[in-house]
Amino acid sequence: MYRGVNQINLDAKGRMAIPARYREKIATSCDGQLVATIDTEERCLLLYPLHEWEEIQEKIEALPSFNPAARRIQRLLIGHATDIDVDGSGRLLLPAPLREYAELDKKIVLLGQGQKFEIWSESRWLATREEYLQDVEGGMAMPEELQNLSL
Amino acid sequence: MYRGVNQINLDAKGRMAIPARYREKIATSCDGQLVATIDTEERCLLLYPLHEWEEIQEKIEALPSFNPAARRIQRLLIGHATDIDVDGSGRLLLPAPLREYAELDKKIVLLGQGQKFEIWSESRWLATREEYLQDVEGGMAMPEELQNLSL
DNA sequence: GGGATAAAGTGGGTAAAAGTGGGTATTTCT
DNA sequence: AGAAATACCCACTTTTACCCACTTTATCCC
Repeated sequence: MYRGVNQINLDAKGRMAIPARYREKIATSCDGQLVATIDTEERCLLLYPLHEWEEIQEKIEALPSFNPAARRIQRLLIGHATDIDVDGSGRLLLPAPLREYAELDKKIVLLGQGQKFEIWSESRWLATREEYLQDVEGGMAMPEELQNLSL
Repeated sequence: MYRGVNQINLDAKGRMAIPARYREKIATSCDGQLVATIDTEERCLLLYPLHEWEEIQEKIEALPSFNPAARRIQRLLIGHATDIDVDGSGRLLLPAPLREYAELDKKIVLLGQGQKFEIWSESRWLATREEYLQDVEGGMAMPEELQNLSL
């Protein structure tokens, strides 16, 4: 279960250091093998441990391929999915095409999201977060399960 | 069951001392392992014993992830949830991003709230409390369960 | 009530860990 | 084959966690 916000700097080569608190878990759960792809709803990246991703990919591949929406998802998600491994100093290199998609420059944010991580440009994340908070405040329609959730 | 208001000072490093009366319970119930996240309705933080939080996280993760409202809640709550442990002198370090969200400077307030705590900036807490008192005085609408409550 | 004693809270130094930068060798692509 | 990109490695800087010591508050007992 990954969670939490992390402010990270990309270096000149496009590498990001994985926060130390996640390293051990990543090393044991997937031997440092990760897969990054794009999020189709927001301009951010998704980062999965290898076998988590493989399960998802199987599901995506199983979608009816004559369905245009399914084809689109397959092309976007599987098409952008890139294998990545962690280097000796706990860093990983984000491929240029993915960096461009998410508009990542120096300052980025890594969000723990349960099984996976999300990677955002810091400015975009802050803006999106504000938007979300407004929506919550404004009483956005919520699914029933959510309304019954007691925090 | 935690309860009560506590005025606390953050030190220069962003650490807060846990009031002594809660320490033993925190030590036994979760071995000093806590999780802090943001409150989405108010600019304050929520502080849970680790396993309390894990139950909540499971419920949040189980929400349908194609539902936009659910995604938002996941990003806000899980995305900000940060593991924290109590140090040798009964203090905990609040991560900078969370301090910024709740606008915590030196003077803060820790509110016992049953299973969890809330952490407010003192000024914001006082203002919010006034607001609540005004609402009650002004005859704010109450749910039926509340009207039957005898204090 | 006041002093002594203990507990709680505060501040900050230091060693270790994490993060950062960049040089060089190797691979890949054209 | 040459150029570019990548992987690997090492060294430096910054941050964090841990520890110890001091100040303040509370408690107890006379």
